[in-house]
Amino acid sequence: MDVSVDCALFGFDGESLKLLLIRQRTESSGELTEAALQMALPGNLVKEDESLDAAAKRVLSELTQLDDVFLKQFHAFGHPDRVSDLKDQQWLRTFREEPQNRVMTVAYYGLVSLHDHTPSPASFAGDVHWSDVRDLPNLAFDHDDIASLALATLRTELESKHISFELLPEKFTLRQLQSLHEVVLDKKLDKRNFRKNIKKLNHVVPLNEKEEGVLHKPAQLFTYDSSLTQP
Amino acid sequence: MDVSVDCALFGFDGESLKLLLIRQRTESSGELTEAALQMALPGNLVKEDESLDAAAKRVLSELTQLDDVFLKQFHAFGHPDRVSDLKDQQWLRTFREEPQNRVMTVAYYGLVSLHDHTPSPASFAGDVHWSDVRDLPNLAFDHDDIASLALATLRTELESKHISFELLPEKFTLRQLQSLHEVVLDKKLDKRNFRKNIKKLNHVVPLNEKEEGVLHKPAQLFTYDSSLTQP
DNA sequence: GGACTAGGTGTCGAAAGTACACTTACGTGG
DNA sequence: CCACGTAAGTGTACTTTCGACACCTAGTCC
Repeated sequence: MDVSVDCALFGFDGESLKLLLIRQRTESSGELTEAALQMALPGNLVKEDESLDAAAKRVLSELTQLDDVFLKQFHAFGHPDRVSDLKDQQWLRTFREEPQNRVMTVAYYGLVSLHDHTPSPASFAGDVHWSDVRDLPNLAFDHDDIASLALATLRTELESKHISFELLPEKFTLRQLQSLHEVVLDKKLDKRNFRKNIKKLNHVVPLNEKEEGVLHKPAQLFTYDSSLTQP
Repeated sequence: MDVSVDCALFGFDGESLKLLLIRQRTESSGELTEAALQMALPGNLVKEDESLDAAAKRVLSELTQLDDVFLKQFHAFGHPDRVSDLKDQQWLRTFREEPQNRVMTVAYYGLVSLHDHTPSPASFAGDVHWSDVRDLPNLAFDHDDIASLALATLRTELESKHISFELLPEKFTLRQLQSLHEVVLDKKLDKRNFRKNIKKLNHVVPLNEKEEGVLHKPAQLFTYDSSLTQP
């Protein structure tokens, strides 16, 4: 059985939550019908001497030139027929040595700020783009399932695991942090109550700096100190 | 790469939380030194046409004769050397066709009541026994890691996911439910507050039955109605 | 300097959580 | 049959957390 990793990489731009998708395409894909070319999560086979975590890191780095991305395994998908669909087989045949092999995949979700890091996703691997999570297209393989479980996992882990900061620039305002929570949890939050809660967390530290270039009262900047994770 | 499933099967007997372990042994294991025979979690390779969930179910059924056990995937372990230790290789050579192959494993935790169901664990597969989770021996492969993550996962999911009942007999007393929580969470709980909380959950339904044969005031029996999972 | 914009702040009532002690029902044994 | 031992079962007062809610401030633009 082959083993792959797939990455559901989320990005936040201050407004909305995006998911990184690749459009299936290879040198020889001209022979395929348009309909057979779907979008998919970035993923690839695990190498023989590589741990799962290392494979996820490598695959993502190959596709986005991003290193040091927060990545977390969240589920393994192993239905025997998960790559057997005709469309998926057509695509796999264009580049994989044994496309008919069963493939199980270990799925990771990843978090990145679309401000700080500028992924260069238009890589050799095909078209890449950030798709709003509220409006995802149908994906290849079982990637619809993977993406929706990734989002569900992000929802539950956002509050409990102090991972919000991975989606924000190094210096961020409380409004950005709140927008992020609102987008991920898909509900409005009360500004005062939200700030009350944040101020209890001593790993969110205020800086002696303010926002610049905004057409209103500039907000104080905060940063995240991972050495103070215990409140 | 080979793919296996491993099961951390927890059992509760009203007093303490147990983990099912097998002692490595095969027909030809006489040739091995005693030291090379460690305890391990039940697990085996996934078959070519079998989903991961089905494999976990099958492996567990083969080892315990138990069906309809609550089983949940919680993590994949894929370090390239996780079965390369000398002791582990010695044991794998006694029964596996290609023992030197890299094996990644998808780990499941399982829950069972030691009252209702009597697993018949003394099967062909080797000695089997229930070990108290507070006093686990060293395990083969990376099963120490798997077991401790299984326990950590059980701790966090016990409260949020309504899974306590999988560890209890069909009819149970509130005292049993409380003991279970105390053992898993490893802390004392207040009886009155605990009962107050349980009574909010409308899927814990009182029966018109009492405990029998106890030398004190008999407790009311409750059962779990999974159709009322939403409070 | 006036208009526009988002930043920043406190209070009060409701709900949930926590600590705590006595009476009750059954089985046992004298 | 009664006294004892055992765990079951129950309510209240206090503390903490949660949720709703409105106004002034600091900056930019014209």
